[in-house]
Amino acid sequence: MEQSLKIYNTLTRRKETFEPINLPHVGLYVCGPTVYSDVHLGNVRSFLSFDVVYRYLRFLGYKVRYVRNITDVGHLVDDADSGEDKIAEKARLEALEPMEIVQKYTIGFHDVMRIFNILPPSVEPTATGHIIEQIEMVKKILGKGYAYEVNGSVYFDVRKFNADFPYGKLSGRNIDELQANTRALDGQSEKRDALDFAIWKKAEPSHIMRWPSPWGDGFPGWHLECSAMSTKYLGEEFDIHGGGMDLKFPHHECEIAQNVGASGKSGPRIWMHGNMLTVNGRKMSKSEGNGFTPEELITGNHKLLEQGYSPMTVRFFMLQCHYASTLDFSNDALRAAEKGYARLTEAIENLDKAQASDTSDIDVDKLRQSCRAAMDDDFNTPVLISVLFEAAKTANQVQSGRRKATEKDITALKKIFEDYAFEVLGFRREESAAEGDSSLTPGLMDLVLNLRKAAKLNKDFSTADQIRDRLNALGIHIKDTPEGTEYKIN
RNA sequence: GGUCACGUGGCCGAGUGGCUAGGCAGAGGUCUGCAAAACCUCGUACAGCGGUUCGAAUCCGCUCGUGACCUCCA
Repeated sequence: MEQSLKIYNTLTRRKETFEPINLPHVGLYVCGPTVYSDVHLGNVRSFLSFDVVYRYLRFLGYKVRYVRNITDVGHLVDDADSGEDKIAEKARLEALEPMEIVQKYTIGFHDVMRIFNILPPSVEPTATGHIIEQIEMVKKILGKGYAYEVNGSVYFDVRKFNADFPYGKLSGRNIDELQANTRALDGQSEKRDALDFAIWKKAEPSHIMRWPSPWGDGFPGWHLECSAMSTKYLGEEFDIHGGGMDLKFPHHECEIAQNVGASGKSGPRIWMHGNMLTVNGRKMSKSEGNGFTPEELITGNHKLLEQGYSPMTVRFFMLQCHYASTLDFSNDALRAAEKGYARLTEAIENLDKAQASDTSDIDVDKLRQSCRAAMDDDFNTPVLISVLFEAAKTANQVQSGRRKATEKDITALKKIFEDYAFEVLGFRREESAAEGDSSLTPGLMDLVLNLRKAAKLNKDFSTADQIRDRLNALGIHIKDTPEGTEYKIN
């Protein structure tokens, strides 16, 4: 398989030609959600970005094992000494078992993924399901001397590690700068050094989520699960690790340290970081409280939203921006995306009505190559979309008879949309209200449109226009074409 | 304060040394009873100031502005 896929590697800060370690297999790990609250749109963007990565790798013919974890042990709320984690806290607030919280939000997360047509990963491991693997990893790191135990907790020894391997490579930091900028922790830390981080944490008696370990009852540290689970399912060395930009430091940096500390191997060759979704220029985040849930976006039921937008409109909107750039959320941009997406899908539908000719004056191969080139260039979805618009224009020209295409070319053009719009970009034909709503609809529409046709033949245009306007008000748009009147129900 | 990004036409957003992405909005036109849709034509934009170069939105420097990370976060 000869490929020319280039991926921007955050670790080397360069675009690199993608060469899988074990052709035709590709290992892809992406940091998943922490399931203690509803996912918001910013989270969706990240998973969407890697959904397209996954889809394209598969499209290229790779056998991809895509691992995306569920973090169901909450990260600590305050600092390492508080002993309270978010899932435990939420459980207390809602008077539920921690696993009830986890269950509830995991289901919610999966629903959201489905709504946006984000494919499920090949493996979706949970942190609580891999306590043993995490304990084993802690043991290994201890065995190598890169961690120490204090009072039932185990901390990663960053300075010791840094003496042997560079710490901070991914995020471009060096530990002296970090040291200088570490704020003073409240209370006395057990850590020997402020830079150290917990890989196993002792559970206070009140802590609900706890497991026995060689160091007493406790729970795994913040960053350990990804190291343990990526190693388990993808090996000590694998191809790609993805996640949001905000995880680069400290989370991913710690992951690398843990991997190297345990096995001597650093894990992924390529790090990919998706950028943030912003609202009025500010990062959408849980703590800022400026997030939208997918429901709010779809229904438009939010004070910052002027209307609702369909999931595929949102998908299109997000993919019109490169994954590594910040994307600012605005009503104007969403509305523009809605129209653009409608134009694209209509062109695709219109292609079914195109008449084939004996000759062709369209260049389908070139379009296809442009699609490929766009995606090969670090998954450049905005450029791919621009090519799809060219293809849409071509389709419309053929459909309207302005340009000619053979049956073969029409089929090839359809295939481009099939492959790139649906398979790679993951758009999904949205079920129109026409189907399923009522089996009476076609008959009724036939009746109404025939009445209008009769009115038109009688030059009774006011009646004809009234019918059109009234239908419009009901959300039914009609369009007179040489072949007759078409209708579309929103 | 440290580290790192970014600043593109009315809006969103690609590009990153010469070959003027794309979408939305806007103007004119073709078609149509009128619309709608589609198609055709139209915008010479790259924060500011210097520098390098035959040539810079693209490289370098400075200034201004915005943001992210440094603490849980996709």
